[in-house]
Amino acid sequence: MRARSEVLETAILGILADSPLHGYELRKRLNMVLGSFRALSYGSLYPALRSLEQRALIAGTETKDAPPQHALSGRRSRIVYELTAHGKEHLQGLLSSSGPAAWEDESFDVRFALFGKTDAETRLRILEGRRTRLAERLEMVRESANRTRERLDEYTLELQRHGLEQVEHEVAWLDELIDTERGRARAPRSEARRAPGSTTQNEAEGDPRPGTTIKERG
Amino acid sequence: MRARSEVLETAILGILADSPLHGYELRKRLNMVLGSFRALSYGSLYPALRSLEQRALIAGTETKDAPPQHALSGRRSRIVYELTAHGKEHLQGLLSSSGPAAWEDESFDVRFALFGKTDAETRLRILEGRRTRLAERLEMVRESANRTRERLDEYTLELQRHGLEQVEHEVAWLDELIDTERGRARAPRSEARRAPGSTTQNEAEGDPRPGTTIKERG
DNA sequence: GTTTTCATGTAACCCGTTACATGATTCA
DNA sequence: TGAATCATGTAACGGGTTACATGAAAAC
Repeated sequence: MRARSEVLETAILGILADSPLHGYELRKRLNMVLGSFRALSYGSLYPALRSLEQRALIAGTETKDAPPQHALSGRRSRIVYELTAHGKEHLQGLLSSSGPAAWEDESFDVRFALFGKTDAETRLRILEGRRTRLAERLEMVRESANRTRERLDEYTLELQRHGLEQVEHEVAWLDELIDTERGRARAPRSEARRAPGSTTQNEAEGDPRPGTTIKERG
Repeated sequence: MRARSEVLETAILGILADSPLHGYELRKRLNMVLGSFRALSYGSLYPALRSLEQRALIAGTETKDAPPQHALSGRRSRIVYELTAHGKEHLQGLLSSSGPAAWEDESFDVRFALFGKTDAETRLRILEGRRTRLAERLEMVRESANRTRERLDEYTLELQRHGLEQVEHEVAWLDELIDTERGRARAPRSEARRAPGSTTQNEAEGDPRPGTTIKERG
């Protein structure tokens, strides 16, 4: 049995928690959740499913093509996986953790996609953790940029500028989300006040000087 | 001798083309160029250098700590690498290519950082190739979003929306760069009209409906 | 009738990181 | 004196992809 990647397993368990699925269908949902629209290969998925089954976190049932009435249900034999009791427990454990492993690049998207099954405090801690992480990154890059700006050519400079802009944009996004989550925490009776990130009139005026745009928080 | 990754090798050759360097210093420059501010490990760098040397694309000279005058030059023995004639040739070949290998996620940043050594037609083809690539991606995601929107929960939806926004932003960036490059092609006498991506008053009014913001091009 | 989509799986490979080993030099 | 930085390297591992094998049903 090969390596097991916590982020992939979390995604699988999280999706199967909603409804039992077979591998082929599971993969499509996975691609929505596993950031950046990349396509997970079967060469990764099926071994992962087997590993989870061997550890009794999920249970597979082969549906032997039982045609109930007439047509439209044919297909070939699929293996539908669902969470075991042990698996549900394990998932709860994963979802309640909020350490660095939750807000790093590789895992944040998956954890965010499963926010619907995550309690409010954990959500907030993950969002704040990621924000701090990105702010640190900005700090580092800006610093090194100040030291090396002169001897970099036009294009490298532009690449750097664009990279910073992307990160700044994500920080602004996180700020909105954090505000929304805090609002929910204070007034939990009214549900869905507004979509978490729908653009407000936020920073519409030009040229916010880098370094003052992002203020520390949390 | 282990695998050789074209993108890493291109980056190394590109940097060494500017000035000979030893591994430790090379790594720092590499981190500027190799997108996303990630830090390349020595476990990748040194084997790559050895591989390049064995193929006679670079040549290493061990500087045996020759203190020229008094102090300030001590340090320990470093190996300074520089391009061979063969290496320069090889790099030219890499830089003049503009296939999918140039505009994919993993390689685009490196190729862009080396635009200073790339001829104008190739630059334009790479930018347009990447733009088309991203536009395809947008198309695909929007389509699948339309099919599955209803049964996705709030957070997954928000993640998707943010992902689209990021890609749209990169497309807008590419559009500006393409305009700049075309301007340069038409009027090559005046150099550096403006920094390639310095923000114009572009899309300052709110809520451009997705789908109309990005128009086909090239 | 052939191409596309559904469906499951394996073995080989790729390209990176982590952890370790080693040692000199500079800075607090 | 002890920590940080400079400098080079190797072995083991990790977590993915590619390419292959197989086959049935649906769509064109």
